[in-house]
Amino acid sequence: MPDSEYREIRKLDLFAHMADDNFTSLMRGAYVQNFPAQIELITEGEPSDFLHIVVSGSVDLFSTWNGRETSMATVRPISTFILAATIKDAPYLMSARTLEKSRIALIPSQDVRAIFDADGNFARAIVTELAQCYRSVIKAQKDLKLRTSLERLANYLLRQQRHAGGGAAFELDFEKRRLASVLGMTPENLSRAFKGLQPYGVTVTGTRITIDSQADLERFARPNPLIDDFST
Amino acid sequence: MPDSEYREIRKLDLFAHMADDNFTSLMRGAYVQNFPAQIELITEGEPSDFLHIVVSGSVDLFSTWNGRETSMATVRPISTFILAATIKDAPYLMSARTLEKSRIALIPSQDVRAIFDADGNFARAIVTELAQCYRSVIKAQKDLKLRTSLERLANYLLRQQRHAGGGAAFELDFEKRRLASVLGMTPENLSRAFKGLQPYGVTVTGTRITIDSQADLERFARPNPLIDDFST
DNA sequence: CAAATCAATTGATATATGTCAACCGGTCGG
DNA sequence: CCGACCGGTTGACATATATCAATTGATTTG
Repeated sequence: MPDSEYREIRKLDLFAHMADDNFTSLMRGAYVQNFPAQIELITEGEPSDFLHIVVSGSVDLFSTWNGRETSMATVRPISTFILAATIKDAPYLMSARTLEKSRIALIPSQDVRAIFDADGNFARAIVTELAQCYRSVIKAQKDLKLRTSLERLANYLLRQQRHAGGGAAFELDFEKRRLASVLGMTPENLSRAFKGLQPYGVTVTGTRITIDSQADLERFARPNPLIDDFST
Repeated sequence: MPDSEYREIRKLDLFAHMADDNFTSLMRGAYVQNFPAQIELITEGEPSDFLHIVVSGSVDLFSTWNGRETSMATVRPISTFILAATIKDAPYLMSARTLEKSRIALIPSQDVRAIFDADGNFARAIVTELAQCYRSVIKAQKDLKLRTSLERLANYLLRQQRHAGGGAAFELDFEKRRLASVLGMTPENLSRAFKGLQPYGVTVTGTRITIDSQADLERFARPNPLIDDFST
């Protein structure tokens, strides 16, 4: 592993405060690999042999049932995924595929579990990370159960806008078909939903979104920190 | 706190393997209280001062937004809730109310966080519990996004049946209006969904469900361990 | 360059789900 | 006992969302 990546991973919340030699021994068993786009990294149901870290690129977490498929989340650098499966030594609940050319670090799950027992700071970081993940899913579930698709889209746009710096115009960071799946609707419906937000001052040009009337959109979307804030 | 309850809480996975004196000091700051039915124990958005443990009775976790409300989960003895908020020292994402007369133990959140740092076994138990909670929500989300309401009901019945021992007849363990909310539908629709399952051999008499044709229902429901098994 | 893709969009239509109002059949309290 | 209440059910209807088919526009590829 290149030294720059080693240090970058070390800076992750999950690893930042653990003892040097514990981190070193974690990384000894780890390896980093480049993957092209659209490669299935893991498949739901398989045993969780490795904790994955997205070093560069992006990864789609998705699930299937009965011939249907849905996007659950997108993982961007630098963060981990399938931490819960690793901790519990249980099968993956989601599959993962690269969305673009990506660099992924893999740490053997058993090493993670072993170091967890040996390093209190690491343990604390894992708990914090897991609690964060849990709360994110709860928020997603509230979003799904309490809002219509139009409201979900409106709030998504507001979140994305904030994430992009808060300006009136910004770019969608993935293709619309995936956005539709993440928001729990069909691509056709997403198209119509964008039109449905025009009266609230939203204009769409390709992947570029402009919010002409922030107040109108917010009045419609009614964003709520207990659903829409990533930080809390 | 009565000695019998003290020992019962001690047996919880979360506390079973921690050092005696750590458990004792956790319990020193804790108190147990009886609540009547329909009492709101916590409200979403409030700071998470206490880890809650349901000793007896049952508790509904629910969320609201823009005048709408949805049931997220039901907590039954003996387990904890709002562990993630306690760990992160973040506001509750869900509200909680007693469904019936209930006995609840409250442990100051700061004590939980302090003992976490001091007791490795406790830390490990918390991580396992959190990972379990996380995976449960992921399963719930897959259920919501990948299945129609009829399919959700069918699979819920199969889960409930198994939970009740596996016999052809069993009881619903809460009122239908709440079941509807948990399954993400209206009470009216739940009524119709029960009728929609009649062709697959499901008969309903009040809260009593009979599955006349296990194979038919399973063929329709297509239960999947990665969504419907609580254990994995 | 032309053919072939493929994502996105649009219109027509079907299905699923929610809403509203009425009704039924218990239970509870006066 | 009776009336009020409440959860559940039913029917009629409205809305939301999905599906199917066709078109567009951009991009890729031979």
